[in-house]
Amino acid sequence: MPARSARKPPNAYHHGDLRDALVQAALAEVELGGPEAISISALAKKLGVSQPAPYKHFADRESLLMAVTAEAFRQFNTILRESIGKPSRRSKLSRLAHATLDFGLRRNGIYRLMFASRTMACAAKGSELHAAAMETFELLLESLEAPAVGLLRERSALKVWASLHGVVMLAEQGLLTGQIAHISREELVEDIVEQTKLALSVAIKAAGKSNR
Amino acid sequence: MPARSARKPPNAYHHGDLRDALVQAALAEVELGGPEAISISALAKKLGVSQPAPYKHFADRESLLMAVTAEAFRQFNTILRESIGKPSRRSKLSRLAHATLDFGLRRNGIYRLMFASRTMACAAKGSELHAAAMETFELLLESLEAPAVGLLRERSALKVWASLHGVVMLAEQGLLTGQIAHISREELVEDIVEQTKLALSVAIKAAGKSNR
DNA sequence: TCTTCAAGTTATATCCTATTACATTATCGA
DNA sequence: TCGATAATGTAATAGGATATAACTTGAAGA
Repeated sequence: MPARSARKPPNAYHHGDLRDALVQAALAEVELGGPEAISISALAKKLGVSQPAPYKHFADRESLLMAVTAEAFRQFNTILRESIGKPSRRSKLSRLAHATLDFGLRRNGIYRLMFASRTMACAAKGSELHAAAMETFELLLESLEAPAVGLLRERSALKVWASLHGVVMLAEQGLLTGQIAHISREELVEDIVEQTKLALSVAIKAAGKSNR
Repeated sequence: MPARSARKPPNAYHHGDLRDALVQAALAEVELGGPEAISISALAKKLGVSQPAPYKHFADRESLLMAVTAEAFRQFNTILRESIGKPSRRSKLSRLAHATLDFGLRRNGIYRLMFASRTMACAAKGSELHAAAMETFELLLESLEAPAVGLLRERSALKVWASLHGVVMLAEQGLLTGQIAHISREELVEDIVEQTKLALSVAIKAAGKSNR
């Protein structure tokens, strides 16, 4: 019995929902082995269709990866939105930061697809993918509760983003070790959060003075 | 006439320096197209040897990539060392930070090989590669001129490293744009440097007080 | 109903990694 | 200096991947 989406009645010839099935299967594959692990033909075999069947839905491997990346961003953004949404005594920024670290490490294959593969770099500026990444950035902006506005706020958000991204990548590369002591990732993230708040408050104070 | 290293006299059968030639050619290839661009057979053709010849020097593609990564680290560390070595009115940290950004963007394929590919993540803890990365970290430590010591210094270095790494990656992914204004990479790096110094001085002051 | 088109199929070309068995040169000890 | 052996090539081949071309099937509307 060929594996097949259950939404449509069994059908000898047509899969019925191959496009979506491909994206889901690819996402699972990427989660395990990263972007380089996905193989069109392996996916086709797994889904019980012929090897060239996927090409009816995606022009090439890269197109499939783009669709998978878009889905990945949807999930990531949902998690971030939830993290800053639910009530907590910790700050929004702290919750978002830890959620990012958690996602980046636990679902590292997918994280790498989003932020460390050629796929995103090739995404055009107005594309669906770019828009999804911008949504991530907006969530980051939202998590900065301090009364910073405009450029100051954006700059702060970019710095946090870069830091968090760096921590995830370095951790995953096994480079998050000092010589003296093994430094905890969570501690480092909390440190980054605090440093960001400090820098932001100093910058706001400075801006206030220059305005007076 | 087959392309061949000029160090040894022309020889119909043996290349003479294939191992090194492979590493160099691969490095050039990676610089242009990133880690995924290198193909053993393409390199063999380019160097005028048979397709399986490289396998006499490297067990598989991954082994070649490791050797290339090691060479890349050598070059990167040399550049960092020079950046903090030469006299300048700017701080060592600032110079190292900008050198990192410059390398990360101008030689992005190589940078990705070092910090965003499976290769490093697979490197064992005592390996040549891990040691090379640790040397990078030591240069970072050295660039922190403030009188921080021990864990505080290491933590600071890790944060800077993560931030710089994040900036390079985000920039290369085309994600370094706010909604309000396009933020300059150089500005952002300088901002990170200043923020690091600020956080470090605050932390040192706090540590001093708690010691008294 | 019949035509048309989306979504499958088989067959095939090309590229890549990797292995095996064989050929050639370099090196080093007797 | 000769000869054994190791190092470094080659040719042949297997196997897997992407991608295209030409054909087939079935669903859905005119």
